[in-house]
Amino acid sequence: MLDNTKVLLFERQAEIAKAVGHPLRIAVIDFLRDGEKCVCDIAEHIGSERSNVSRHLGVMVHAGVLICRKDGVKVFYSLRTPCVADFLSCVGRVLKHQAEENGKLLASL
Amino acid sequence: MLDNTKVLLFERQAEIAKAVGHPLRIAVIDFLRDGEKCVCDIAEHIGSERSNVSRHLGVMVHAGVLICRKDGVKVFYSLRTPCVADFLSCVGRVLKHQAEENGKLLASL
DNA sequence: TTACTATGTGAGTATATTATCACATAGTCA
DNA sequence: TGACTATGTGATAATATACTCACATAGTAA
Repeated sequence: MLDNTKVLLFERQAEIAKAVGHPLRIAVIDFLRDGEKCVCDIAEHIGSERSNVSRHLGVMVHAGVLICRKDGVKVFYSLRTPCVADFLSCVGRVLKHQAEENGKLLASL
Repeated sequence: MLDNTKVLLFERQAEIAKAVGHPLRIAVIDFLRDGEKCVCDIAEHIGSERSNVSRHLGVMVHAGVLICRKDGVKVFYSLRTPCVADFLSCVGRVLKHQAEENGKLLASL
Protein backbone atom coordinates (compact mmCIF):
# COMPACT_ATOMS: atom_id res chain seq x y z
CA MET A 1 0.00 0.00 0.00
CA LEU A 2 0.95 3.64 -0.37
CA ASP A 3 2.39 5.58 2.53
CA ASN A 4 1.50 9.20 3.25
CA THR A 5 4.79 10.67 2.05
CA LYS A 6 4.34 9.04 -1.32
CA VAL A 7 0.75 10.21 -1.61
CA LEU A 8 1.86 13.80 -1.01
CA LEU A 9 4.65 13.45 -3.54
CA PHE A 10 2.28 12.05 -6.15
CA GLU A 11 -0.14 14.91 -5.57
CA ARG A 12 2.58 17.50 -6.14
CA GLN A 13 3.85 15.68 -9.20
CA ALA A 14 0.31 15.46 -10.56
CA GLU A 15 -0.20 19.18 -10.02
CA ILE A 16 2.84 19.93 -12.14
CA ALA A 17 1.96 17.46 -14.86
CA LYS A 18 -1.58 18.82 -14.91
CA ALA A 19 -0.31 22.37 -15.22
CA VAL A 20 1.50 21.26 -18.38
CA GLY A 21 -1.44 19.20 -19.67
CA HIS A 22 -3.15 21.75 -21.88
CA PRO A 23 -2.30 22.64 -25.49
CA LEU A 24 -2.36 26.36 -24.84
CA ARG A 25 -0.08 26.02 -21.85
CA ILE A 26 2.36 23.87 -23.76
CA ALA A 27 2.39 26.50 -26.50
CA VAL A 28 3.26 29.08 -23.84
CA ILE A 29 6.09 26.95 -22.45
CA ASP A 30 7.42 26.45 -25.96
CA PHE A 31 7.24 30.20 -26.58
CA LEU A 32 9.06 30.99 -23.34
CA ARG A 33 12.03 28.81 -24.26
CA ASP A 34 13.82 31.82 -25.68
CA GLY A 35 13.29 33.99 -22.65
CA GLU A 36 10.68 35.95 -20.72
CA LYS A 37 7.65 37.46 -22.45
CA CYS A 38 4.81 39.74 -21.35
CA VAL A 39 1.17 38.66 -21.33
CA CYS A 40 0.27 40.73 -24.37
CA ASP A 41 3.02 39.17 -26.48
CA ILE A 42 2.09 35.69 -25.31
CA ALA A 43 -1.60 36.28 -26.05
CA GLU A 44 -0.79 37.58 -29.51
CA HIS A 45 1.49 34.67 -30.28
CA ILE A 46 -1.02 32.10 -29.02
CA GLY A 47 -3.97 33.83 -30.62
CA SER A 48 -6.27 33.78 -27.61
CA GLU A 49 -7.97 36.31 -25.30
CA ARG A 50 -5.71 38.12 -22.86
CA SER A 51 -7.91 37.20 -19.91
CA ASN A 52 -7.83 33.54 -20.85
CA VAL A 53 -4.07 33.53 -21.28
CA SER A 54 -3.70 35.35 -17.98
CA ARG A 55 -5.64 32.57 -16.23
CA HIS A 56 -3.53 29.85 -17.81
CA LEU A 57 -0.38 31.69 -16.77
CA GLY A 58 -1.74 31.86 -13.24
CA VAL A 59 -2.24 28.11 -13.22
CA MET A 60 1.36 27.51 -14.22
CA VAL A 61 2.76 29.99 -11.70
CA HIS A 62 0.71 28.37 -8.97
CA ALA A 63 2.04 24.93 -9.91
CA GLY A 64 5.59 26.28 -9.89
CA VAL A 65 6.23 25.89 -13.59
CA LEU A 66 6.58 29.62 -14.34
CA ILE A 67 7.66 32.71 -12.48
CA CYS A 68 6.63 36.28 -13.17
CA ARG A 69 8.27 39.65 -12.78
CA LYS A 70 6.52 43.00 -12.87
CA ASP A 71 8.09 45.84 -14.82
CA GLY A 72 6.02 48.97 -14.98
CA VAL A 73 2.62 48.15 -16.38
CA LYS A 74 3.81 44.89 -17.89
CA VAL A 75 4.23 41.47 -16.30
CA PHE A 76 6.90 39.20 -17.71
CA TYR A 77 6.61 35.45 -17.44
CA SER A 78 9.43 32.94 -17.78
CA LEU A 79 10.18 29.26 -17.13
CA ARG A 80 11.01 28.71 -13.49
CA THR A 81 13.65 26.14 -14.34
CA PRO A 82 15.06 24.70 -17.55
CA CYS A 83 13.80 21.33 -16.24
CA VAL A 84 10.39 22.33 -17.53
CA ALA A 85 11.68 22.35 -21.07
CA ASP A 86 13.40 18.99 -20.42
CA PHE A 87 10.08 17.75 -19.19
CA LEU A 88 8.53 18.62 -22.53
CA SER A 89 11.40 16.90 -24.30
CA CYS A 90 10.57 13.77 -22.31
CA VAL A 91 7.00 13.95 -23.58
CA GLY A 92 8.43 14.41 -27.05
CA ARG A 93 10.44 11.21 -26.63
CA VAL A 94 7.30 9.30 -25.66
CA LEU A 95 5.65 10.62 -28.81
CA LYS A 96 8.65 9.67 -30.92
CA HIS A 97 8.54 6.16 -29.52
CA GLN A 98 4.86 5.96 -30.47
CA ALA A 99 5.57 7.21 -33.97
CA GLU A 100 8.29 4.61 -34.45
CA GLU A 101 5.97 1.82 -33.39
CA ASN A 102 3.30 3.10 -35.75
CA GLY A 103 5.90 3.16 -38.51
CA LYS A 104 6.78 -0.48 -37.84
CA LEU A 105 3.10 -1.38 -37.91
CA LEU A 106 2.63 0.38 -41.25
CA ALA A 107 5.71 -1.30 -42.71
CA SER A 108 4.38 -4.71 -41.75
CA LEU A 109 1.15 -4.30 -43.72
CA MET B 1 1.60 32.89 -34.56
CA LEU B 2 1.31 29.14 -34.28
CA ASP B 3 1.27 26.95 -37.34
CA ASN B 4 -0.96 23.89 -37.67
CA THR B 5 1.80 21.33 -37.22
CA LYS B 6 2.75 22.87 -33.91
CA VAL B 7 -0.84 22.99 -32.74
CA LEU B 8 -1.21 19.26 -33.45
CA LEU B 9 2.05 18.52 -31.65
CA PHE B 10 1.01 20.55 -28.62
CA GLU B 11 -2.31 18.72 -28.49
CA ARG B 12 -0.61 15.33 -28.47
CA GLN B 13 1.91 16.48 -25.88
CA ALA B 14 -0.90 17.83 -23.73
CA GLU B 15 -2.77 14.53 -23.98
CA ILE B 16 0.25 12.69 -22.61
CA ALA B 17 0.93 15.20 -19.85
CA LYS B 18 -2.75 15.15 -18.91
CA ALA B 19 -2.72 11.35 -18.76
CA VAL B 20 0.06 11.64 -16.17
CA GLY B 21 -1.60 14.53 -14.32
CA HIS B 22 -3.50 12.63 -11.65
CA PRO B 23 -2.17 11.34 -8.32
CA LEU B 24 -3.68 7.89 -8.77
CA ARG B 25 -2.19 7.56 -12.24
CA ILE B 26 1.23 8.66 -11.05
CA ALA B 27 0.99 6.08 -8.29
CA VAL B 28 0.28 3.47 -10.97
CA ILE B 29 3.25 4.55 -13.07
CA ASP B 30 5.46 4.43 -10.00
CA PHE B 31 4.17 0.95 -9.18
CA LEU B 32 4.79 -0.29 -12.73
CA ARG B 33 8.45 0.70 -12.63
CA ASP B 34 9.41 -2.79 -11.54
CA GLY B 35 7.45 -4.52 -14.28
CA GLU B 36 3.96 -5.38 -15.43
CA LYS B 37 1.09 -5.83 -12.99
CA CYS B 38 -2.53 -6.97 -13.29
CA VAL B 39 -5.47 -4.72 -12.50
CA CYS B 40 -6.28 -6.48 -9.25
CA ASP B 41 -2.74 -6.04 -7.91
CA ILE B 42 -2.69 -2.40 -8.99
CA ALA B 43 -6.07 -1.72 -7.39
CA GLU B 44 -4.99 -3.36 -4.15
CA HIS B 45 -1.71 -1.43 -4.07
CA ILE B 46 -3.43 1.88 -4.81
CA GLY B 47 -6.33 1.20 -2.48
CA SER B 48 -9.13 2.17 -4.85
CA GLU B 49 -12.07 0.46 -6.59
CA ARG B 50 -11.20 -1.90 -9.41
CA SER B 51 -13.60 -0.18 -11.78
CA ASN B 52 -12.06 3.19 -11.07
CA VAL B 53 -8.53 1.90 -11.52
CA SER B 54 -9.58 0.19 -14.74
CA ARG B 55 -10.83 3.52 -16.10
CA HIS B 56 -7.61 5.31 -15.19
CA LEU B 57 -5.60 2.55 -16.85
CA GLY B 58 -7.72 3.00 -19.96
CA VAL B 59 -6.91 6.71 -20.03
CA MET B 60 -3.19 6.00 -19.93
CA VAL B 61 -3.36 3.29 -22.58
CA HIS B 62 -5.32 5.66 -24.81
CA ALA B 63 -2.71 8.38 -24.38
CA GLY B 64 0.06 5.89 -25.17
CA VAL B 65 1.65 5.89 -21.75
CA LEU B 66 0.87 2.25 -20.95
CA ILE B 67 0.34 -0.95 -22.88
CA CYS B 68 -1.64 -3.98 -21.81
CA ARG B 69 -1.39 -7.70 -22.43
CA LYS B 70 -4.07 -10.26 -21.79
CA ASP B 71 -3.12 -13.54 -20.14
CA GLY B 72 -6.04 -15.80 -19.35
CA VAL B 73 -8.52 -13.94 -17.23
CA LYS B 74 -5.98 -11.32 -16.18
CA VAL B 75 -4.82 -8.19 -17.98
CA PHE B 76 -1.28 -7.01 -17.34
CA TYR B 77 -0.34 -3.37 -17.71
CA SER B 78 3.15 -1.99 -18.15
CA LEU B 79 4.93 1.23 -19.09
CA ARG B 80 5.01 1.62 -22.85
CA THR B 81 8.49 3.10 -22.78
CA PRO B 82 11.03 3.84 -20.05
CA CYS B 83 10.72 7.48 -21.16
CA VAL B 84 7.57 7.66 -19.06
CA ALA B 85 9.59 7.05 -15.93
CA ASP B 86 12.14 9.65 -17.11
CA PHE B 87 9.24 11.99 -17.58
CA LEU B 88 8.33 11.57 -13.92
CA SER B 89 11.96 12.12 -12.96
CA CYS B 90 11.79 15.43 -14.83
CA VAL B 91 8.80 16.43 -12.73
CA GLY B 92 10.76 15.37 -9.69
CA ARG B 93 13.58 17.69 -10.69
CA VAL B 94 11.13 20.60 -11.00
CA LEU B 95 9.93 19.79 -7.48
CA LYS B 96 13.50 19.56 -6.19
CA HIS B 97 14.25 22.96 -7.67
CA GLN B 98 11.21 24.37 -5.89
CA ALA B 99 12.25 22.81 -2.60
CA GLU B 100 15.73 24.31 -2.90
CA GLU B 101 14.32 27.77 -3.50
CA ASN B 102 12.01 27.39 -0.53
CA GLY B 103 15.01 26.35 1.53
CA LYS B 104 16.90 29.48 0.51
CA LEU B 105 13.87 31.58 1.40
CA LEU B 106 13.64 29.97 4.84
CA ALA B 107 17.35 30.43 5.43
CA SER B 108 17.10 34.16 4.68
CA LEU B 109 14.46 34.81 7.34
C1' DT C 1 -23.14 -27.23 -17.06
C1' DT C 2 -22.48 -24.14 -12.81
C1' DA C 3 -19.82 -21.31 -9.91
C1' DC C 4 -16.17 -18.36 -9.61
C1' DT C 5 -12.73 -14.63 -10.70
C1' DA C 6 -10.88 -10.65 -13.27
C1' DT C 7 -12.02 -7.00 -16.00
C1' DG C 8 -14.52 -3.49 -18.42
C1' DT C 9 -18.50 -0.38 -19.17
C1' DG C 10 -23.23 2.22 -18.92
C1' DA C 11 -25.65 5.47 -16.01
C1' DG C 12 -25.78 8.85 -12.74
C1' DT C 13 -23.90 12.32 -9.74
C1' DA C 14 -20.40 15.33 -8.05
C1' DT C 15 -16.72 18.12 -9.00
C1' DA C 16 -13.24 20.57 -11.80
C1' DT C 17 -11.74 22.97 -15.80
C1' DT C 18 -12.21 26.10 -19.57
C1' DA C 19 -13.62 30.15 -22.17
C1' DT C 20 -15.95 34.46 -22.39
C1' DC C 21 -17.66 38.87 -20.96
C1' DA C 22 -17.64 42.77 -18.17
C1' DC C 23 -15.33 45.25 -14.97
C1' DA C 24 -11.66 46.63 -11.51
C1' DT C 25 -6.94 47.85 -10.64
C1' DA C 26 -2.46 49.80 -11.36
C1' DG C 27 1.03 52.01 -13.92
C1' DT C 28 2.28 55.56 -17.64
C1' DC C 29 2.19 59.76 -19.94
C1' DA C 30 0.37 64.12 -21.70
C1' DT D 1 -5.88 65.61 -13.39
C1' DG D 2 -7.72 62.48 -17.35
C1' DA D 3 -6.97 59.23 -21.00
C1' DC D 4 -4.72 55.23 -22.05
C1' DT D 5 -2.59 50.49 -21.70
C1' DA D 6 -1.61 46.03 -19.52
C1' DT D 7 -3.19 42.85 -16.44
C1' DG D 8 -6.07 40.26 -13.35
C1' DT D 9 -10.59 38.63 -11.54
C1' DG D 10 -15.82 37.76 -10.53
C1' DA D 11 -19.71 35.58 -12.68
C1' DT D 12 -21.53 32.55 -15.79
C1' DA D 13 -22.19 28.73 -18.94
C1' DA D 14 -20.30 24.88 -21.42
C1' DT D 15 -17.68 20.99 -21.14
C1' DA D 16 -14.74 17.45 -19.21
C1' DT D 17 -13.29 14.48 -15.52
C1' DA D 18 -13.73 11.48 -11.55
C1' DC D 19 -16.05 8.25 -8.64
C1' DT D 20 -19.54 4.82 -7.45
C1' DC D 21 -22.80 1.28 -8.28
C1' DA D 22 -24.74 -2.26 -10.87
C1' DC D 23 -24.26 -5.24 -14.46
C1' DA D 24 -22.15 -7.57 -18.65
C1' DT D 25 -18.47 -10.29 -20.52
C1' DA D 26 -14.87 -13.67 -20.76
C1' DG D 27 -11.87 -17.01 -19.05
C1' DT D 28 -11.12 -20.91 -15.61
C1' DA D 29 -11.97 -24.89 -13.17
C1' DA D 30 -14.83 -28.19 -10.71
